[in-house]
Amino acid sequence: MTNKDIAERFERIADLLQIKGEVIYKILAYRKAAESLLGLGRDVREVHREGGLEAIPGVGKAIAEKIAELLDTGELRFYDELTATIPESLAELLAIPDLGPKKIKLFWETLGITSLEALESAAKAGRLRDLPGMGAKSEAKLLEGIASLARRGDRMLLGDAVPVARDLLGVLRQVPGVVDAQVAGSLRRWRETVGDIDILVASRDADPVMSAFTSLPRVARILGRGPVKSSVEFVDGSRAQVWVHPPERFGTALQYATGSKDHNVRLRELALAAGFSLSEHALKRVSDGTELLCATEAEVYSALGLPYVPPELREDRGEIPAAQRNALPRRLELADIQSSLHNHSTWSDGKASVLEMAQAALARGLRVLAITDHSSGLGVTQGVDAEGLSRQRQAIEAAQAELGSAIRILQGIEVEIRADGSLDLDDRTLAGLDIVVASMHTGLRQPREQVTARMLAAIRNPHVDVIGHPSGRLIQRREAADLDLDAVFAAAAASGVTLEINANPQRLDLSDVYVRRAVDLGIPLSINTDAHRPEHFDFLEYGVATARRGWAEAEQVINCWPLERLMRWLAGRSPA
DNA sequence: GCCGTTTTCGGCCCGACTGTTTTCAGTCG
Repeated sequence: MTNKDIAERFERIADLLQIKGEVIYKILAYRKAAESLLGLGRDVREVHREGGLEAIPGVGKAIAEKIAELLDTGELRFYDELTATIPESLAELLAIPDLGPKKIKLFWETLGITSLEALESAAKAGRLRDLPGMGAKSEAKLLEGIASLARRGDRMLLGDAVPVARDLLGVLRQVPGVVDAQVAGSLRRWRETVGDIDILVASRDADPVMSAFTSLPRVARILGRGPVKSSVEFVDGSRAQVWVHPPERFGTALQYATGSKDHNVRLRELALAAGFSLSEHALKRVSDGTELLCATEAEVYSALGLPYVPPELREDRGEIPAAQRNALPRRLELADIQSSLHNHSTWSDGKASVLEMAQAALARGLRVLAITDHSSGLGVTQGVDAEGLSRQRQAIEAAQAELGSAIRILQGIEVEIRADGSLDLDDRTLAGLDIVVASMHTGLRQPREQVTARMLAAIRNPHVDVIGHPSGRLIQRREAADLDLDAVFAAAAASGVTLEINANPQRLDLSDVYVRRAVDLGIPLSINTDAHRPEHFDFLEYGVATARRGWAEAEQVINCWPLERLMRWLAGRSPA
């Protein structure tokens, strides 16, 4: 039973308690505990073994006991008793937009509805409209909600949402009267997936903004349109919403809309302690109701005695106490990145030559590029073997000669960690390369002991410099391998190998919470695009954002080191 | 159900929008 399994169970409990009508704070406690487990960065099984469950934020005696029961027995009596009184299937109805716990309870108690199908047919038969608080419009809206649930897929990947959001910003900034437009919400925090696209506009005249937004060609339906806020569904089923605030209140508004919810709750507590009520409109002095307006977010934080907290840290993972101690991480910038150390070319499954890849990297300001094609053992790609590597060396030297000193091209390999834990190339071949990335592409579903042992063997191989996409996950498509990450991190810390932050938006692996753990343990990190074609170098910003979310600073990221330091480090790792 | 430089008890953020309301409830973020 993993952190994620337990978090899902607690979310389910919260859903059912909400429908049951339990006090909201008990429900929030379960949600907080679930969130906390997902952000823990440690295996909860390990924490339980150490007896430290109650030290987890948001976990007290009662929830700690439930975690322990789940881990020890795989069962939870509390959950069984709960589902004996309230049908488990009701929780799924909460996914329907604009349908909440109160209505679900109403439908269940008056009409015995416990499933989506039953709810849909009742609405179609007009049996809901006469219930208290309902009407013909609510009934139609509910049917629309059910239809949209069927249309809507998973949350959007960050990498899919960013280009759309930039598009929207471009349009909205052209609207007359608009002073500024910014992305907000989880997108601005660079979360790996986003539920919808939130945009905040600074203008005195909201109406033209709303019109421009709701009449975009990609809008399939308008979900709501008020004087200062509108939301729409796009033709692909994704959603976006826009708020408009006057420029002098843009700071509080942007801060509010960026979240996270938990971060905002903390901030509001802090404001209250200082005698202010904080809303998206202003900081309002409680004593006399006077408003303190903030045009920028920095003013909001400053008014509360804090340095500016960058959006990617606003997850209530200790950033506010750190800000109070003036101990926030120094922000990693895209411009700090000098190199990409895991990339492909036509020597394996890449789509561009060494020279084309180097030119593309150079065009994006990189000073060092490692070509690390797959080793031949990975059956799905045309990999390189020891003999191929010597021919590839000539191609790299030719490209280097062509580009001169503007960029340094390193020869490396992405060597396969085989199913038996050995590497796909012998030590002598690896020793002859500038850099070695070791990755797993197969056998990711092996049992925990086996897959962990493979990983540990690769980490301890003195020729290996980077562990590529360590968990092997593909966001929303493939679960991470069942690695014992405590063991993996301990071995990495001991060996000095770097763990990769793979910047491909389908991977983002290590993920933010594990970056944070690596940072705490002092494990060096490597942010790489894993580019298979020139435009993939643009992934770098996602890797940087993930590193920031994990509180990484430039010093710990080897891609930020100048060439000389990087080469010294590489030379020092591989035994002569 | 959690938590504590006002508290081990009594708090726990605040407003927009919609639809049903004649003053508000439900949902969302």
